[in-house]
Amino acid sequence: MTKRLGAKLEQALLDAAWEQLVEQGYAAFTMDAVAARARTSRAVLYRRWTGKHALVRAVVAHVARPDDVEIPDTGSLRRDTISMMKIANRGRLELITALTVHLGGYYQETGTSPVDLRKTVFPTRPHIPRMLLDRAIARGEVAPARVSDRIASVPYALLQQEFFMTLKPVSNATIEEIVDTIFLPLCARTRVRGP
Amino acid sequence: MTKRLGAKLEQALLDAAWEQLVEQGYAAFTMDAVAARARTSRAVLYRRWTGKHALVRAVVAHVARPDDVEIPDTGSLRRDTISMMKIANRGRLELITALTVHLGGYYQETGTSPVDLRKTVFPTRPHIPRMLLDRAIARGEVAPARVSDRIASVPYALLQQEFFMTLKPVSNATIEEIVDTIFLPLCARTRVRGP
DNA sequence: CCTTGAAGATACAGGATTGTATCTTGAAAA
DNA sequence: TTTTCAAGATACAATCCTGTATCTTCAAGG
Repeated sequence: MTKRLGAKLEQALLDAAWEQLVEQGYAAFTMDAVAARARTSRAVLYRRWTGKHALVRAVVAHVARPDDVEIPDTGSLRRDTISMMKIANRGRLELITALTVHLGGYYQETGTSPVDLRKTVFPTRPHIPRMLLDRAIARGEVAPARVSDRIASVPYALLQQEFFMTLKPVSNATIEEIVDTIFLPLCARTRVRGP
Repeated sequence: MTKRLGAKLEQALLDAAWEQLVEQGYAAFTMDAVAARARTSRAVLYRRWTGKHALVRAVVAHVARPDDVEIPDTGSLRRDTISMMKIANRGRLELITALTVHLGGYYQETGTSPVDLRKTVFPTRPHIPRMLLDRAIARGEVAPARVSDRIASVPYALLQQEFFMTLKPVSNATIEEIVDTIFLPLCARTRVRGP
């Protein structure tokens, strides 16, 4: 029996936990099932996390590491936003599904909400849509007045709704339609230059 | 000890089951908890349904009865939309949340998907946002050009996202903010009269 | 090579849930 | 009033999960 130690083992544990959550859901997300999937025993889990709730937070933080999100900087708000939406569409949908569909039980048991989990996992994460907009403002592409955080998050709200309707990745055509017919008009209303 | 019989008892059982699901989530949706909330015993439940999964389907069917949704007609797109959002916020969001957030465990256990259940719950109903917009167009309040179905559904996408993040009813102030800073500007861009 | 500490395996009590069985009680119909 | 059958109240074994404790085994640092 070959042993895994330290960080290497921890990676395997978190990977196994994530697979278990995605494939079997929160109801089957037991310490026993996670340990079995990682081919180890519950004791190893309890040495690292106090229980299921702490493990959930660790798993979400593990798979949602912001390091692997590259923030596009194309010089135009349209291309920035489309790029960011495509990245979210490709890579984050599994995470969003887990946070919403699979973790209902977690929220009930802990009395928390997805916002709370997000705060716990990303204490100081920058608001990326806000960043993209601020860069557009700095370029003089958009006027700062009345471009609220709510407007900044509109494309992602629509992307998410689209995803929940189809449960499949959203097409690039739909992404561009959202940006061109919804988001940019909302920003263009306060454009510095333009019609 | 006063007894309830037949249909009257069944209503009480399904009401209790729905309350239990909404308030405590699927993880706490046990036959015992439902029976206790209905002030009866598990045997009564097992006489009617074979188990938890059958009870879930019965509850969803029970709550999703074709209750006539009052479609507001106030003479203004703003008031129509705000009224409709408040109605959705009060009545339908609870159901949507149950179908998506709370029932993740059900989908895993039964191997079904949210769309399967949604089809049963919402058979074919009119696209209410589209109706509100068409009436505004008929009044000459909004120009027909470029007011797409996607724009019509934007307020509800934002409402839904807001709800999913907090798992609580959305405030009226937020509803009005969505309408005034997002939806109406999108429509006003093609207004017949006005700035 | 030897020591150390964690990995890995196993056992255990406690608690919760399931599904069934059994019994008494009471509401409704004959 | 009497009969009937479901409601209601237990009780039960079986199963699962939790959290802890104990023991052996192995990888890494000294």
